[in-house]
Amino acid sequence: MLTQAKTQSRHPAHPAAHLATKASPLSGQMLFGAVSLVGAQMSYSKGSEIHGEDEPAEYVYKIISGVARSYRIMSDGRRQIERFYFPGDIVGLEAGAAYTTSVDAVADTVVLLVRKSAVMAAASSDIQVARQLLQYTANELSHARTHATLLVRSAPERVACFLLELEQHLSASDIELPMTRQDIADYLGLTIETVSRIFTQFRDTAAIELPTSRRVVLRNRKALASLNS
Amino acid sequence: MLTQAKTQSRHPAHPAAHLATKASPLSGQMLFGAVSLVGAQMSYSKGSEIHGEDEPAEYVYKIISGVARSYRIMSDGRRQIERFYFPGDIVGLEAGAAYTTSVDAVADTVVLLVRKSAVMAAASSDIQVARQLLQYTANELSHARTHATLLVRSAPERVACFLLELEQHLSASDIELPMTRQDIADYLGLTIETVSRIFTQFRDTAAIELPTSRRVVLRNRKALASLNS
DNA sequence: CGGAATCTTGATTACCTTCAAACAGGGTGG
DNA sequence: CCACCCTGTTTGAAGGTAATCAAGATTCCG
Repeated sequence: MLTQAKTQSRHPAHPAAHLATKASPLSGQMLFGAVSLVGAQMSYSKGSEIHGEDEPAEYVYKIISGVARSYRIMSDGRRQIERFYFPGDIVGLEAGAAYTTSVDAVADTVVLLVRKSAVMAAASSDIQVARQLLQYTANELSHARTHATLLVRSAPERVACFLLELEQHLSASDIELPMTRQDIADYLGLTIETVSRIFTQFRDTAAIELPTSRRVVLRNRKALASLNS
Repeated sequence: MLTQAKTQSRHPAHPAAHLATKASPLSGQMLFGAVSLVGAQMSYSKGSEIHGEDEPAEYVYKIISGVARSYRIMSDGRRQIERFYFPGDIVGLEAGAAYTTSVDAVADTVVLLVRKSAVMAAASSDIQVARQLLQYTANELSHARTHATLLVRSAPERVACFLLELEQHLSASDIELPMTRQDIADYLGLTIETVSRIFTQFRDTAAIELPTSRRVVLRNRKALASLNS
């Protein structure tokens, strides 16, 4: 039942997500470990939905491998991506009764999941867990505000910020992009064409290399950073 | 010393902020009341700074009357207003060691202030306070995300959202604007001219009335809302 | 009344979007 | 192996929206 609910998506032909109920292999760090909860591991194939907007917020997820995106569909049909989740990131913890965004897998993704109620119960009795929960939410807030400052800037500035953010997160200047141009555009509030044009513009000014369309090597970090605050 | 530090601003001629150390007249609700802390009351005249960006986050403030704005100055000199604070709102609680924005008074404003360390200490011993703290941070996160979705929309949509948000907050369709057009522009990521043009455009289409430049009466809520998601 | 700040309006420009089409890569089936 | 298709990316041309530049109108206050 859980498996069904979680693995259906607009990619009907993908293999069923694999549910393996077992003790978390990654205990001892952050919330998942701290509360000594047993997490179920689950796989989502590229494009499948992890949770939908307005669904009851039943689970909290931790990305083990792969990448996910959190987004909202606006009334005009455009998709606004709020953030990308990478391995180690936790998804859905800030939700109230219901999730406020949809989250799906950008690439094949494995997550650990625990019931949100269990986390909340742990936070009620353990002040240390409560503190981590607050820290997590504060980090999300910080990211959301940074993102908002991004969206009022020029297109080249937005793309430069995005690349530097990614470099920071992956701690590598040789970046294998897991997301499409459309994902980047939706994250930055631009169109796919504009993103593409700015990539080639950065390549032409030797700020980056583009060995393939999905691989970016930062060459002139200073030129990119000069576009930032 | 506190009075000096808190009342200097780029409006050198304003009257000194008035510090009256006394028990909070508004106890019993939210964090300030819950932890039974004695708050100092303090007044800021229009334009004076409540706290600066990167300053150590020493105090938490609760707006008693007036309006404040939280903002960042970007490298190109533009000012990005993150949010406005109205009576009842709490300021600075989500900060880590240092504030991440500047906050100053849009109009003459009275706040209650308590040491952040006192609030954090209370949260460590009282799970109820910790929960309120988390709730507060989650609300700020929700607002930040809503704001981010605002910033990717068209100018008329942004202004309409702003007016409806204000109406919601003040629960009155007859809105006395405490902030300038420049404030609105900086909040919406637009220019003052664009904001002005859209106000008159809304007036010309009978969506709003503009008895004075600082007073807005919502007339056709549907027309405004149709611009939203 | 005079001066400063704020707001409005107009003309022009720049940036990004839209529309359109071609190109590239990757997998499948013949 | 190659033709084909599907998805994703790039590039070009034209158009629209909001910024910029500029000037005038209004409000507020001493």
